[in-house]
Amino acid sequence: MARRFRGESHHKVDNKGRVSIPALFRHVLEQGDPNYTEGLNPELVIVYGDHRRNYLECYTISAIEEVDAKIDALPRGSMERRMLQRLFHGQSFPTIVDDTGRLVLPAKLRRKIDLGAEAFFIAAGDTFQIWKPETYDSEELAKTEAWLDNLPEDFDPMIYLDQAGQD
Amino acid sequence: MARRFRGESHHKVDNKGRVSIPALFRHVLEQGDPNYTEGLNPELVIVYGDHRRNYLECYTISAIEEVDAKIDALPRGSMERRMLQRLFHGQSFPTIVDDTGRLVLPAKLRRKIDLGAEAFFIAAGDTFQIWKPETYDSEELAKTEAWLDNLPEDFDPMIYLDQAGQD
DNA sequence: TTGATTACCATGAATTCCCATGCAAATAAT
DNA sequence: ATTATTTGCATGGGAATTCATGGTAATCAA
Repeated sequence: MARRFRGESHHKVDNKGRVSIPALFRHVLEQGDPNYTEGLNPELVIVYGDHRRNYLECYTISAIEEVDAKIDALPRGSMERRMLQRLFHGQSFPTIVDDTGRLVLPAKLRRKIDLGAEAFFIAAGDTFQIWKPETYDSEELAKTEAWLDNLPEDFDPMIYLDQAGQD
Repeated sequence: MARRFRGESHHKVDNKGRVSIPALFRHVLEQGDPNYTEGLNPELVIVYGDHRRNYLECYTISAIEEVDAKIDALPRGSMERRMLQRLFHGQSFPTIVDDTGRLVLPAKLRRKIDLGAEAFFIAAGDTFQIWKPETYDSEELAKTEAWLDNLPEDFDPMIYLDQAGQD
């Protein structure tokens, strides 16, 4: 596994759709682009998916190549393969970081997640996500709060760590 | 199991957020970083978590990699995985010890635990924690003392040692 | 040519780098 | 033992760099 994204932050989106990528993420993008060399700008792939997805998911080049390889391994003509191809090949947008460390999100992508003047970036393993802050708060945070409310008062989610991998 | 952190101490925090790491902890950080070699500075990951957590938890690289591996083992899309990803990938900050053995805590992290000019470091197994001294005294100490007060006068906590692992 | 996209330049604030100092513990020398 | 010498540690200051953000000019597409 290549180096992981870590961290979260808010950034301004100007009316051209430009938005700074968190500096820490940029270094991971550089390392994850086999074609990257000092002085160049790293490429990446933004997967936006179908109407059910309300955030953008950003892949390094090597992460997306891993996905592509897995898709290639599926039987030609299978439904699974077709679905994944639509998602990762169709509903995605390859782009490049600009000289000042920004990403340009085309109007279409911004409209899709209803992005306004501010974007919320959050790491998720070997990808990172871009959310409209309000959506993130209401969907993601509210969802976990509700979930936690159904658990005992003194419950510590960390116990899942130790359960993992032993089932 | 890698070497463990041990001990507790207080250190000054200057207005750039710089704070010395207890020297004993530094050696553990070095040993816990697979990329560390003589002359380099060890990396680490600070997990700050959500609003419910009022201290910073510091992981060596190998400790955090263990966590990452466990998260990877959880089913994609599960609530458990999402929560742990948010905590360990999102609400965390990767950093590196500087040449003089200090850590730089960004304003955001200091604000989160309301850290002023002094920080309290305490070992906790394969991680160590950074607290605002006042918070630690009022929350943690009070908590364990209250707990101990409910036990018989001559109670010896060591008894728990032998219970461990037999449930 | 008109709106949109891309390249280039600008700036203030935050962060990192580099150097310096004062102690205290540890070691060596008389 | 007492004093000198070294080494590691905690802390501080200023210069240099990076980062986030904004603006304008050049290029492109219809």
